[in-house]
Amino acid sequence: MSLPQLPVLEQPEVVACCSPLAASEINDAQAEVLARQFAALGDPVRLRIISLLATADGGTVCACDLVEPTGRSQPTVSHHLKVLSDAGLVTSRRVGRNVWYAVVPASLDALRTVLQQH
Amino acid sequence: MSLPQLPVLEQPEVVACCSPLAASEINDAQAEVLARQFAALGDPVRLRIISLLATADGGTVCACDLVEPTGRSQPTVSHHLKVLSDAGLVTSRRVGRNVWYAVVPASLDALRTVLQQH
DNA sequence: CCAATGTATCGACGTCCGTAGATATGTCAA
DNA sequence: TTGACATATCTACGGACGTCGATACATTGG
Repeated sequence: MSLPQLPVLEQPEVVACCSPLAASEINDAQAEVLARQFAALGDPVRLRIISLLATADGGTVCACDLVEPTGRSQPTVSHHLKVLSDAGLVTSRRVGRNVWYAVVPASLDALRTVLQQH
Repeated sequence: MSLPQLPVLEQPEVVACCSPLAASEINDAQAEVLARQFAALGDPVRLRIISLLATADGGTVCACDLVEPTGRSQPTVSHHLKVLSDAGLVTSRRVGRNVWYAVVPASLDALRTVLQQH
């Protein structure tokens, strides 16, 4: 199944968002974007996927290798990957018949900033 | 409406959870707890509430002062506060007829740790 | 006590979400 | 070109979620 890991170079169109929640009051548009990103993390299967991607050698995992460890069907895994991708938390790159996924470090960092206290 | 801010001293029973997702693969129980916390942040109204609490003088806000800025009914605000409280992200303290809410810094810090990269 | 105020709970409604089977699309090997 | 494999999309279903009006509960002042 698993081919040698390949780098994923694309960066997402969903830009990093917002200063810390504790720094200034958030407006509705910012809240909408952030809520979608946090909601994407608000599912145990998707957290497991993020964990699998982040701990993988090269930070990249073939979609086919996410079905077994999550214990979900292939369509369900594909759905979760789309949710994460739409939120800008992961990117994908097709290599042959496979699609390799990786986390977007900048997006996770942006969320960490949002949660920062003073 | 707003009385002078009072310190909120209680810490939640929902303990901080887990090492970074990038450090080790997460198990199902941990994923469940974390997912509930991230899901609690996955709503624009709740993000606004967190922001209002975190930016307030003394870090404490009366529940009555969350209705107008969120633009939601009093029962809806109360519902969102319960979601945040059940997730361990905020604490509450009744003072007279009012209930004062505050964020739990340790919980937000724990989530920041979970999102940390290497 | 009783009335007023602040908060939480209940009940209901419409919508969104997680899930998987069936199927379409894309890619490669022969 | 054909068949096999990998992934995404479609469809449907059950349950969870956000919302608010009505109402119960809690607290204080008179």
